[in-house]
Amino acid sequence: MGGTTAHMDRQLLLLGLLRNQEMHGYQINEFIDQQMAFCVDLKRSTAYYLLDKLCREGYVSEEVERAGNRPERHVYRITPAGETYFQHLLRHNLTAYAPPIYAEDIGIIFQHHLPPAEVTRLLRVRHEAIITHRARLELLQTALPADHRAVIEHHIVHVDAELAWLDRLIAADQPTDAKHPA
Amino acid sequence: MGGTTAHMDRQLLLLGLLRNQEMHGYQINEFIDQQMAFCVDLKRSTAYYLLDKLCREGYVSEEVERAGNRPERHVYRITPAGETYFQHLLRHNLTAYAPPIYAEDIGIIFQHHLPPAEVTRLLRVRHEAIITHRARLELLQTALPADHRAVIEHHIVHVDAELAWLDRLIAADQPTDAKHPA
DNA sequence: GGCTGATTAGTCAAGCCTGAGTATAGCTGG
DNA sequence: CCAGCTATACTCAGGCTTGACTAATCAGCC
Repeated sequence: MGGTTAHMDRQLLLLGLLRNQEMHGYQINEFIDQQMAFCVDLKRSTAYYLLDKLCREGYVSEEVERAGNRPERHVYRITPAGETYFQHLLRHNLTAYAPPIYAEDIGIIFQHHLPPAEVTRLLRVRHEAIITHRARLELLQTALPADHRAVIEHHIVHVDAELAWLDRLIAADQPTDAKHPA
Repeated sequence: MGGTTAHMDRQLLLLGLLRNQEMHGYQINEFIDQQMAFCVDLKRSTAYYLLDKLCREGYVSEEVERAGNRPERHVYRITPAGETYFQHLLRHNLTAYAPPIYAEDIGIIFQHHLPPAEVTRLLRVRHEAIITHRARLELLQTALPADHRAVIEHHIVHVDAELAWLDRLIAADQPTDAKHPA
């Protein structure tokens, strides 16, 4: 079963945006940065590269536009082949499960290379950072269009799982401290 | 504040392995594939590339070894600078929180491009896949060294969060079906 | 009426990542 | 004894990604 690659999801994203309406590169990047930055990682130059590639592959058509003598605009429009490919990618995305990579794991594996007390201290800092991130997510929930509601929920569910795990980890790292509270 | 990049975590991983004992490239790759494949994504050629880079940066030293006339072995050993860098990376990793990217999000955002019934059907297939993955994780828990216990727990916590979210999503997509239960 | 800084729009060299390929050694069956 | 398979150990061309850069317009303001 072919694994879902990040590459495919990016193509899916670009085709999905173009399915709605034709757009030029900058416009796509603006939209991604403003509406989707919290759930995708796609730098501007990468988007340009991928749009060009989708073009070479026949999934989108490109038309160069120019007003005055500003830099040219490359306007992209999805083709019928692109439409088909979009549906394929979407079905694949909805079907497959690609377990994400958690950056934290490496640190946990090597935690014994630092004194336990320091590890606990560092993890508490991370705990703070996660709490802050959770608050940002809840703010987003009200600021973003309703279609994103489920996605934010998704992130919150995982953030809460992360916090639960981290709490247990911190507690386990330092079990004797419960003796003298305050 | 600098975001933890995947790049840094990979360096951390390689330095962490070399901190334990000197190793040659193939050996490192074997170890990663057998013990850590479930939590890191690092292809063999990438490891060779990064080891070479760590070498150019002075964090590890390389010694070419040869037995008979087999292909040469590049044996890597961590340097004092590498030791320091390792500690820095480890502290950074333990402190920072880098919210992962969830591939599923894109599909959810575009789900309305397919008929709701099909979306539900596809998500149920994914549900199955996640259950299967969860079982694999539980098997790993007994098969892997104890240091990995916390990491597997980490994954299981997130898989369960994913399942909970997906259940709710499927239920919401198809709210009227509860009327005639089998 | 011209200078500053923000916005629009995209390019590019340089670095990162990987599938496919190379090359030797050992083992196994016929 | 040797053809074919697996294991050992990398190498590399080519594709992917991105930070830094270019270059024009516009809005404000002294």
